[in-house]
Amino acid sequence: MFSDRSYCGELTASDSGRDVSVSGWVDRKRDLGGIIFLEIRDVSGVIQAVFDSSVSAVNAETADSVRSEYVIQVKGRVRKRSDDTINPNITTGDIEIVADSINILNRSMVPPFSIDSRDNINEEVRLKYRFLDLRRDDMKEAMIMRHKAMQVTRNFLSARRFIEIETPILNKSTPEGARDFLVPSRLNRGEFYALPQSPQLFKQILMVSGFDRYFQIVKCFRDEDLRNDRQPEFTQIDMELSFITPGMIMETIEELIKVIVKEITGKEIDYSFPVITYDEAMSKYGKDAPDTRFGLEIRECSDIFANSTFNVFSSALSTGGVVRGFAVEDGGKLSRKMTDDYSEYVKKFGAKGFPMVKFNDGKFEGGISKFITDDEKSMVIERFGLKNPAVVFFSVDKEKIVNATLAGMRLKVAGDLDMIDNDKLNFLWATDFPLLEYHEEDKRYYAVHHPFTAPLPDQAGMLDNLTPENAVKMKAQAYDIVLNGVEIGGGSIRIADPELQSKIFKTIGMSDEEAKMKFSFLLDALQYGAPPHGGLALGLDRIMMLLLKRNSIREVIAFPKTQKGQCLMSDAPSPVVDDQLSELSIRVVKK
RNA sequence: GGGGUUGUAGCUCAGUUGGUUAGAGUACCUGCCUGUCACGCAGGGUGCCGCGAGUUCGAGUCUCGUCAACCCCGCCA
Repeated sequence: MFSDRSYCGELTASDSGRDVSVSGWVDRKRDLGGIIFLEIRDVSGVIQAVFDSSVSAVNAETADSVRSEYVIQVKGRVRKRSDDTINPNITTGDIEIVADSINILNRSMVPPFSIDSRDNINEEVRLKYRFLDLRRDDMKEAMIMRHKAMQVTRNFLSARRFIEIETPILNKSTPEGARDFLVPSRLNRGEFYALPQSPQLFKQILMVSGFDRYFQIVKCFRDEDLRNDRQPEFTQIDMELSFITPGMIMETIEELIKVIVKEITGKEIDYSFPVITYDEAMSKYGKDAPDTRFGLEIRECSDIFANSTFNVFSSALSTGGVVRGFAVEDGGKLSRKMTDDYSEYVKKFGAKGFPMVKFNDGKFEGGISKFITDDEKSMVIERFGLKNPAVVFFSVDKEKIVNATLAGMRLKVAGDLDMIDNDKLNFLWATDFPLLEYHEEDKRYYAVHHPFTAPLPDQAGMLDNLTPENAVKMKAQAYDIVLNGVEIGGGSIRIADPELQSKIFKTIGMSDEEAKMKFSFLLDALQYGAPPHGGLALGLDRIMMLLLKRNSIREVIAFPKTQKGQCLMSDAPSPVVDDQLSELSIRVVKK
């Protein structure tokens, strides 16, 4: 019955004269009385079928009875349309099917929203009726493009001797990094699996096993709060390689990325990705994943205002804070209201305010200009290279807050002034991340990336006389890949030396016993001939979101969760019956 | 845990200073229509104004609480 099915969107003028059969959904009905047009939609597109009541009253009557989203099968002959009836808006607009028969395969309730992508539908409704939402062109495109990205990735990596190997979803919980999703074990009561935050340990084991190039397109799980680019389950293109340098990995990834970009957008990336160190990224952009599509680079100003009498500056500087800022040649577009709003807006970054001065004709005016001495003014002019009318924004606080504020405000101001070119794809590598981070609260070090990351080769010795002060100087062989200010992947060279590995564990306050309990299998493996190795993982969802210019990761995921982690379609998560709980020896404590 | 935005017809949204019967477009239903293509024309039904309190003679509108979706901080590579 369906073996001779043609795809609606794939019929062309060259099929005219052919008898075809199409099956799909009623996209639109135009009933003119004696003649009825149905647009039939399937995954490939739409095509118009014509029913003439003077040819077949029965068929016309059936066509008249169908409604939106009914599933029908239409057989008929493809015909070129006459010139005056061609519809240039659809790809099959130069042809139509002259129907011989119509068969209603299934009815549909009136859909809660139009399948037409022109309408902006409330996301809540879309998520509840995701099966209908996925019929819309935008979602269909996202799913097909996502498939293509995965396909070229598999082809690319397979051609380079990577082997795709699956790793366990039911895993051992390791409470480092993100919060784990736990899965109770029925066979081992009171014990739990964890869903993998990433296949990190297993892919390293695979290197020891001799699969010198591994990859996997794999779901990862992190029980943390959601954002527009963060879902509790997400997909990584995960890779690990043996006998490798960071440069070799970066080269391979760059090539892969270019293939994906070409496949999805048709664009050639004709530059090699700039490499920027972590320190440079932080000082110029205030974050490790900078958006370089616009300027507004940050400049250090603490030295300029070292002797400032302006209380806001002097008190912050005397208590270990910093003064930094950026200048924007705004062409007078920044209104008083906007800058006023900014000083409120920065509070979400923990800043107390957002001091500014206007620069015009070589002079400062407005804002805090009266607190700035002439000497300071000339230094500011030089530091920011001021020539044209501009506004200089400052942030004054502890370094962390200053960075967050300026990073956030760069983006805000650039957005408000329409300075961001949406067609740009600015990739870059961030390297030389700090290996460790000292937390004052609990007086211990934490691994910035993860504890298996190797330090720079010549820095391993620093572990022996580490202090909270010099710890920041110790860099990791870690690298992040960034697109338009969004981290889309990251990786590192791993520690292959069991001695160095246990030294790192000790440094982050993990005893031998504790390390053994958590990672014994990795530590064991390292002692049986571990090759030097390293790898990287790319966030597929984020890459798709950016390349398809969607404003949320949910737009490229078939069945995403809401910000509270719920699936509005299936209603997960949900309570379970007591029998299930008792089988697992679990009791729910009511809060 | 915290800050913000939004919530009115199936959908998208308007609703003035608190004022009597809550509106538009679209969808839906009925009829007419033989070249439409977001077909057209005529007619019709459509509301827990998110939910709960409060203020008031009177609340879609004001106040408080609450729920949900989204954005952000914290959290998270």
